[in-house]
Amino acid sequence: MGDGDWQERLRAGGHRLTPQRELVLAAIEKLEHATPDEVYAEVRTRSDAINLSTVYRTLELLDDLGLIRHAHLTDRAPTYHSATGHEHSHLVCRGCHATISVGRSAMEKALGELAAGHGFRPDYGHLSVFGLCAECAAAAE
Amino acid sequence: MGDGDWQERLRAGGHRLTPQRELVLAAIEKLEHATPDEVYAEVRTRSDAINLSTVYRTLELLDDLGLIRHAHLTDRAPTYHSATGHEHSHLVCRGCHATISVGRSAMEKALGELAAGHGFRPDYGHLSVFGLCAECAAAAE
DNA sequence: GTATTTGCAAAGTTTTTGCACGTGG
DNA sequence: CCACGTGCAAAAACTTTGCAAATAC
Repeated sequence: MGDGDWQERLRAGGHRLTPQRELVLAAIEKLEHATPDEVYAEVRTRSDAINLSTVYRTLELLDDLGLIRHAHLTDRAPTYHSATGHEHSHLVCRGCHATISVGRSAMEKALGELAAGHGFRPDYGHLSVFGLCAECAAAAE
Repeated sequence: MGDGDWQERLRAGGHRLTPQRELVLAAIEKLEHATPDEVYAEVRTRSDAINLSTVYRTLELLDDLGLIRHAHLTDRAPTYHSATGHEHSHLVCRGCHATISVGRSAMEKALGELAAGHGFRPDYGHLSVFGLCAECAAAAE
């Protein structure tokens, strides 16, 4: 996805290009993974010109437009991340909350056949595999 | 997991065997997949002797003990299910919310190598892969 | 100019917590 | 008995909504 493409995507849907939308998108790009609250906090450090409601509304819009994606890395609060970088899945440790990113191609190679057998097309960018990392698994024994 | 084993599991952790815990467990077994609210509603049809707080507390306890598990089939509200049946993962369609169950062994065969390469032990019973089923994928084209 | 977007405040939903009473072992 | 568990009500955490004012185009 090209730079500045987000501006066209907004316009294509009849949406307007506002500072708030630009700030939220920039925050997501910077934070990589963030809850709505964290996005709000990040934007606030740069400007007062935003409200938490707007963050929610903007995240929803950007998600609909495919400019960002969200996954559930914890049991509560969705985590948003950029869709402009390469698509990736997450391995999330229940013990220490470490998250390991796995490139789309590796995950697709693993899951593709199984999914295809069910006629299913996985959304790899949304996928979180919960479990235990090596250290926490060892500690749990 | 044997029948009545749940009673021993409770006791082993120094927990007591209460009617509420039995009711919640029975509701999960019956409903197969249920949010805390749904569990509460089901239990209420059988008895007034429970409170929503207790449902939350009990679900958490049973989950800790491994008697039930929870997954995130929708963006909101965790869904609990029995851990006494065979462990399975879910393919969840974003379009029509259909859920396809995939046995643990099939999923493990697909993901095992990738996960092991990261020293990661997936919790297959918790895994939900979001995406589009065949029909919704076709409709989206 | 005007339709969209925002800020604000209020309400909605879901989940957690404190504490006195009840109860299983 | 008495430590653990429950009910109740209140609070906390998170998200959505209505409406008037502001603003992108």
